[in-house]
Amino acid sequence: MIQVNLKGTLREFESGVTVAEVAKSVGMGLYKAACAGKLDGEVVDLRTPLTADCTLEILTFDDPEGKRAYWHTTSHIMAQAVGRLFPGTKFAIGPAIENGFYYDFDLPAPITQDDAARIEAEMKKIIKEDTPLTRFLLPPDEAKRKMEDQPYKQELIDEHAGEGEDISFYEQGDFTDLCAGPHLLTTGCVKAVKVTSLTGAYWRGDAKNKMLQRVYGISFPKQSQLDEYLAMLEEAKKRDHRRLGKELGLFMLADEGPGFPFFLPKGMVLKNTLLDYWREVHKRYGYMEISTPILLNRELWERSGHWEHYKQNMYTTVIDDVPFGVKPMNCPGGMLVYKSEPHSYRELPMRVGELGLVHRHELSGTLHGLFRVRCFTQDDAHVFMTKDQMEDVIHETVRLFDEVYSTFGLSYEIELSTMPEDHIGTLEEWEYNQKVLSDAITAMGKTFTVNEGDGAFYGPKLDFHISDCLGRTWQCGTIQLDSQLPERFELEYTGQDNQKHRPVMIHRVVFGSIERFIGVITEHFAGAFPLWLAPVQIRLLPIADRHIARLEEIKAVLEEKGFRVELDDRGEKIGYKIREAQMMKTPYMVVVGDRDVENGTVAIRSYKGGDLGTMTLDAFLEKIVPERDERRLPE
RNA sequence: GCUGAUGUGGCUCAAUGGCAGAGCAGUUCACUCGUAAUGAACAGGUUGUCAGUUCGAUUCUGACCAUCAGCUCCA
Repeated sequence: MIQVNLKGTLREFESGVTVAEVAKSVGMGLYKAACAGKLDGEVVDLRTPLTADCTLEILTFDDPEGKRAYWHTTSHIMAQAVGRLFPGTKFAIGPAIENGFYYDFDLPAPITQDDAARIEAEMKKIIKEDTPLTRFLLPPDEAKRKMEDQPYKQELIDEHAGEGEDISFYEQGDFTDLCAGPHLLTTGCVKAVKVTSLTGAYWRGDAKNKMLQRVYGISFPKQSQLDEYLAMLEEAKKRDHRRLGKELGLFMLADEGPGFPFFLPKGMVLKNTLLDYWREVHKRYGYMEISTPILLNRELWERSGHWEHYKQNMYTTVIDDVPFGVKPMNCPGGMLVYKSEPHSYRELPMRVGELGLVHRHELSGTLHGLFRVRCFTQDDAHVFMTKDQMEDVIHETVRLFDEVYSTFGLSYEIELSTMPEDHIGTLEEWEYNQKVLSDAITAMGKTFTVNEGDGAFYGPKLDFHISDCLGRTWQCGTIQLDSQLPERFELEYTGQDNQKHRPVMIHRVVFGSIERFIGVITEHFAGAFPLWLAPVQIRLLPIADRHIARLEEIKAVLEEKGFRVELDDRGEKIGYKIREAQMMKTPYMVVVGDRDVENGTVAIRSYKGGDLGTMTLDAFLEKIVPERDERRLPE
C-alpha cells in the first residue's frame, strides 16, 4: 500500500495505481475533467502508475498544464482527421500554444478554407468515436521503423536517439504519433472544437526549409467556453487599431508608402499629447533632449557596427559621391553629441533623450498597421554613467517605466534577452552585463523570463512586454546595456582621480515607438481614450440653430481652459448629433436648448455614463479639469 | 522575403463573359427638433496596375503592386 497526499488529505492505494484511477476514486466529476497529474510537483500523464508515497494533484482544463494536455490531445485528433482526409500526409509537429494548438503538415496538395470545415467535421467524428489513447515506448531503431514513411518524425527521432532513452508514443485508433505527452484518456474527453486558421510555416521555423501547411485550432470542455472565446475574438476585431484608426480619423496608410504611416489631424493631436507627456516626465527625471540628423555618412555606421550587423535593414543613398545611411537607430548620432565636448564624472549619470525618427527596411510581409512599420519615432534616450552607477540608473529607469505604464493602466512582463549569434564584444562582457541587468531587476522584487539569444548586437536587454485589457502582449519598452559603443566611439570622462575613464551607457525607450504605442493604447482603450488624450474632448450640441450663439460663448470658455472642443452646428436633430459624437467616442457632450439658455445651465452627456443631467458650466469645469489634469483613466 | 487568401465610389458590401448596384457618408433644399440615424433630390466608379485570351473582360489567364492570416524578423 502507498499513501497519496491529495490536496492535504492522505489516502491509501495499492502500489501501481494510476493517476487516472486516483482521480476516479475521488469522484466521477474530477475523473472526467482530469487532463494530467502533478506528481510531487512534476507534470505527469494520467496513465502514470504510482509506486511510492507521494503528493498528487489532479490537473484539469482550468490549470495551465491541464489546458496544454487538453489542447495537445486535440492537436492529435486534428492530425488523425487530416491523415484520414488526405492520405499520404507527412506529419511534422503539433504543439499546444498560448491559445489553442496547431499541427504542421506536409500535404500532397495545398488545402483551402473549405477543407478547414471538412477537417473540423472529421475531428468531431473522431471525438464521437471516443477512442482511447494508449501509450507505449520503443527504442529509437524500432521507433524509426514504426515511422518509416514519416520523414519529419525520422528527424525528430534521430535527435532524441542520442539521449539513449526510449521514444514515447501515443496511439489512438488508426493514428500513432511520437509524443512525450501528457494526454487525455480518450478522444471523447474533448468537447467543443474549432479550426481557426490555415497558414504556411517553415519546418523547424527556418526560412531555408520547406514550407509546411499549419492548421490552427482551439478546443474547450464546454461549447459555451468556445462561444465566449469566439466572442472575445470578435471584440478584439472591433478594437483593431487599423479599423479604429480609420473610423476615428487617426492615421492612414497609402499604397504609395507601404509601412510609412500618415498621421491625420486627430491622430496628430494624440501623438503630440503623448510627446508633451513624455517631455514632462523626462524633464522631471533629469533628462536633456537633443535631435540628431536622419542621414549620416557610411563611415559613421561602419564605426558603430550597424553597417556590418544591420545593413540589410538600412536605407542608403549617395550624396556628392559619398555613401550615406538613413538612421535605423539614434545611438551613433548620440555618441557624436557626447564626444563633441569633454565630460566630468560630476555630469554623470548624463541622461540624453531624443524623439528620433528612424527608418528600417522591414520585410514586406511583416508590416502590420502601426504595430510594425518602416518608419517610426523612438522615444529614445542614452544614459552615460560610471560602472558603479549602473544599478541605480537601471532602478531609476524602471521606476520611470512604472510611472508611465500605470498612467495608461497597462501592466507588463519583463524579458531578459541574451547574447545573439551575431554580436560584438566578448563573452565575458556579455555575461557581466547580463548579470547587472538581472541583479538590478531582481533587487527591485520583479521577476523576468529569459529570451535566449535575442539581445541587440551590441548588448543584452530587458524588454518590457505590456499587456492590454484582452491579455495580448506587445513589446514596447526596452533597456539595453551597452559597453561596446562607448568603446568603439572612444567615449571618455574625467574621473575624480583626474584620469580619463570610459563610461558605460544604456539605450532605453519607454513607449518603444510612438506609432506602436498609439496602436496599443487605441486597442487597449478600444478607441475611447481618457479625457487628457482624446483628440476631441468635448463636443457642443445645440438643440436648434438659435442656441449656437450660447454654445459659442461656452466654447470660448472651455478653450480658454485648454480643452479641445468642437461645435456641431449642422441643422440636424439632437439624436443624430449625439449618435455621431458617441460613435467618435467623444468623452463629453454639452447639449444646450431653450431651458438651458433660460436657466444658465448646460446638459452634460458622457461617452461612458450617458446623460449626466443638467448643471452649471462651472460645475462641469470642476468635474473635468481635475479629470484631465490628473490624467484619470476611464472607469 | 516565404505560404495562402483578398482587391468593385470616402466606408460597408452586391452583381455579371454583353450599358456596374445598394446602404451609409457627401452636396442641395425643406424641417429648428431635448439625449444613438427627419425627409426629398442630386452627385459620385476606366471594378488595384499592366499585359494576354475574346467580336466583347470588372468577370477567364499571367505578371506586378497593395492589403489580410501566419512563418521568419522586430520598437
